[in-house]
Amino acid sequence: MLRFFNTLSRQIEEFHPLEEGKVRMYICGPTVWNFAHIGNFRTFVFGDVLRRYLKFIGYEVTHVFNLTDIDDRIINEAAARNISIDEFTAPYIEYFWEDFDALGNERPEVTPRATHHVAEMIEIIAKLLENGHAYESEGSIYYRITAFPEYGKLSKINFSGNRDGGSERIDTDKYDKEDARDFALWKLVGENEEPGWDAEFGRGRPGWHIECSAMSMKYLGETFDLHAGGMDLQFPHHENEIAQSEGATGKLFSKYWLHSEFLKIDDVTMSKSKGNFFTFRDLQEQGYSALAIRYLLLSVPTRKQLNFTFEGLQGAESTVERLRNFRQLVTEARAAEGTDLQAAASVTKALTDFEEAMDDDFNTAAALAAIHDLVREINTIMAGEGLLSKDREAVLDAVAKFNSVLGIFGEAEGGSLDAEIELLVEERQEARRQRNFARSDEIRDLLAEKGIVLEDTKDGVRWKRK
RNA sequence: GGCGGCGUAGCCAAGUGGUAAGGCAGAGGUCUGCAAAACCUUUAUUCAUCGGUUCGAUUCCGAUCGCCGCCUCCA
Repeated sequence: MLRFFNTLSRQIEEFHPLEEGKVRMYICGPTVWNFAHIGNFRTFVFGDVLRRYLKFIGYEVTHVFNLTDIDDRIINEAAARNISIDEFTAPYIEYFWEDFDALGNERPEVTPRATHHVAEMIEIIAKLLENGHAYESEGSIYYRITAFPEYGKLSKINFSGNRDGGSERIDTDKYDKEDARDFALWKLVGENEEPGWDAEFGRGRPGWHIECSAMSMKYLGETFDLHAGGMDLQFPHHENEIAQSEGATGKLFSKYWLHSEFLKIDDVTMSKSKGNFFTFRDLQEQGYSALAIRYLLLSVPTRKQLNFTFEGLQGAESTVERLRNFRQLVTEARAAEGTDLQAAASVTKALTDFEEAMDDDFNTAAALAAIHDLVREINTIMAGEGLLSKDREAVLDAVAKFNSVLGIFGEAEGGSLDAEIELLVEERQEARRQRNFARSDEIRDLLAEKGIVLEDTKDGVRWKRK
């Protein structure tokens, strides 16, 4: 069990055992003002699945998810409109959570706002100044990378090989920094400049990375278990978080790191700067379901770039429909008493394979294959001998377990039949008995217009909403 | 320039030193008044190319070609 935690840690050499029974995890979300695109959400969906899986295998999970609101554009725009940062960001945050929820994610336990944790950031910066990991220059505070020899251990960046002048950020002429790699912890702002925060080392605004150190350690402790985010955050964001946090505490920061790979569209990475991105709502407007989108995002393990295609999304739509049909068929199956060796073995194998796949570096592709195997085998049994009652319960229980982790079956059908629809279905059946096919086809078309699909099976008529 | 990833059927892809999971699409079938829906079956002598190691490589090593990413705001 939990083999995947070994490989989660492969970016950091040592293996750190988890504390018995508890996982504390932190995920860096987007800046609230940015509209997260569908590739962004892959990270969050995987975070959700990781969290659900850990709960599934018995861990108690505390998940902190940061939607950052410290960004010069936000700060300045709110100031320009003369409203508070909270007022300015509220609609963006609401918009984000709507998408987050619609994709079937469970809300994290803690969703802090960076602007409410400036005091904690100041505290860390003060510690870093005190122990020599930070220094003041022209009123701003910088991290002293030479004081943290392990800098680069996460991303394995070899700074000696960096292209000369390749980065604005490490332009030594621009600021009076001791080392080109040093980064800002606290940026000086003038007395009259709004907004700003007062600290013993001067009025300013926090640097780009300190908020995650402050909030993760506040809610999860100085050492916690898992830190995740998009691949692009590995360097410099997460590298700097390690430097700040471990520099301040002298303790290991996060035991494990998980970085989600990006999406590709036509073999080009989806990104805002390239402009080749879709938002969740774009896809919904084109008629794709949240369930299919979730399925597609999960269908390739998080460490590998997924090539996004509409053919693939359409395929996910069909697949998800098949899964839903399966659950419905099993639910409605008229099962005789008893159990069948083969059916029982299929269920056991599916559960075992599923868990093994998830344990093995979070292999969702293999986990899905385990589910598909079960679906096929049980469908075959239902089409033949019939499913027995005890097996039926076991299958439904397994489906509920898979769904509790992956959330790809959606909500179970309510079964509350619309009276009008039921009457029409009954009328059509009567017409068919009388071989009045003109009338029966008319009713079929009428129902189709209402989004009701009829299935004539040898056991009678089933109907479902499209 | 430094560091890293990928190249498996029409598409999305898993995977292993011993001979290729799964899904979609396609084809065939069951069912049906017809149809739809649903379900079943089926689909790679082969894993970019060329060498090497091995009894045996898609899997290890080397080279070549192609693609992607990080090093700069993006998840």
